[in-house]
Amino acid sequence: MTQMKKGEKTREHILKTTRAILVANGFHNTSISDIIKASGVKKGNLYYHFASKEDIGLEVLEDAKEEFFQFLAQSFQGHSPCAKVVNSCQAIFAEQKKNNFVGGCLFGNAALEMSDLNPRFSEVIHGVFAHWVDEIERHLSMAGEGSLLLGNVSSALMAKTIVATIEGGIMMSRVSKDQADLKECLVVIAAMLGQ
Amino acid sequence: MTQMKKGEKTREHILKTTRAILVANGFHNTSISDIIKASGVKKGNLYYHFASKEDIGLEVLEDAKEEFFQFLAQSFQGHSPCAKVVNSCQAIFAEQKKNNFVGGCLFGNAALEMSDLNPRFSEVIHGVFAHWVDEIERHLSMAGEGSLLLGNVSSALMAKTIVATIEGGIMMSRVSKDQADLKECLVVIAAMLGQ
DNA sequence: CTCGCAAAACTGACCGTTCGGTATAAAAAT
DNA sequence: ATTTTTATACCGAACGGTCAGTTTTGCGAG
Repeated sequence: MTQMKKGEKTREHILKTTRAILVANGFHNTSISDIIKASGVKKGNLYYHFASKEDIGLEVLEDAKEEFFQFLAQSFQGHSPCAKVVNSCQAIFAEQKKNNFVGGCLFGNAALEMSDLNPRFSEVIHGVFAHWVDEIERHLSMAGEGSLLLGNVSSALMAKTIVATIEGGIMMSRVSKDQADLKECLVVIAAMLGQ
Repeated sequence: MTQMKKGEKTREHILKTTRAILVANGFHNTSISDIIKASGVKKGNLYYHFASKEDIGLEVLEDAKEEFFQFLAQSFQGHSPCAKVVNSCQAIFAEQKKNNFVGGCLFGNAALEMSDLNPRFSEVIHGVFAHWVDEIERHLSMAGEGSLLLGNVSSALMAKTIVATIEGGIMMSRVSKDQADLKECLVVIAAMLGQ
């Protein structure tokens, strides 16, 4: 049971605890009882703060989305557009490493498990990927068409592929328990961008 | 309730029906009751053929694995190693299209949802991805190091990245309900292979 | 400062339902 | 005669969720 920090609101504490469980175990494999045990918050109180299990899941996703967008915004650092994109990808790798590659990507997991349950879920998840792709594309387009290694591939196509590759790489890292899988994907992404 | 074909063994009928449900809804979101309703097989009979829900899930995965390996083996067709790999990827796309992009990749879903449950699950899933990567690498290596567009990327790295990109592309197609997402990833893969 | 009091926060027993799985006996099919 | 299938009733545990009631908190009035 994770201790609640002084001054931390119960609601936030529930969301934070639940997020960790969801990343590790997924939505359907997480029970209210699991959340209660892990957070130390009693059932009645939990349902005082949230309407339902789905509600908790949704708010966890929305919180994570906000956080990810902030993380993303400051992850594009480098001397050239392509370098910025590569550095952003590597920042994501570093984040995964910090979490010991446990549980993979919350959004990727949610995409497979929750997106069909409730349209509000899929809305949030779709929003995450769309924004992520847009951000990458925005940077790539600054590089100019000619400077990309794969001449006939537009920055839009490239951006989408980069996101797909990272998500797939995280998934493979998880199942193989080998962080090299993701790292290697990043090498290829960097190579594609001429870095 | 899907009708059982004449001559089809009950056991196979259960596995086939369950696979479709698992692809669409995932393991934890599928109940024995769902399987019974969808297959028309009575509960007692189901437990006559299978020991447990996990058992069914495992056998579904193993069946799907065998089938995928066969599919994969005959999907590498073309006049050059790289063309073979690209055609294989496009065969997978065609398969997804045939299923209207519903549910994504069973192995990808299982990787996130089931691989932590039971080591036998993760064994099967890991085996699928490992073999898939190996097959691609085997073909790419025939192309010779120099012929790959990204000079400093080994065929092993490339193979892993291709699989990751396809899995990520399937996932993004699912959440965005836009098959173009996967198709576009294939365009980039083809470009990487100089096709 | 402190009393009163309403709102907010919290508690834990309890609800009906569904879960995966079992039991058993009879009927069909091979 | 043996395997396979049906039928139905049942089990305890776990599920998501509710509720009446208690405790804590914030705050304006005296």
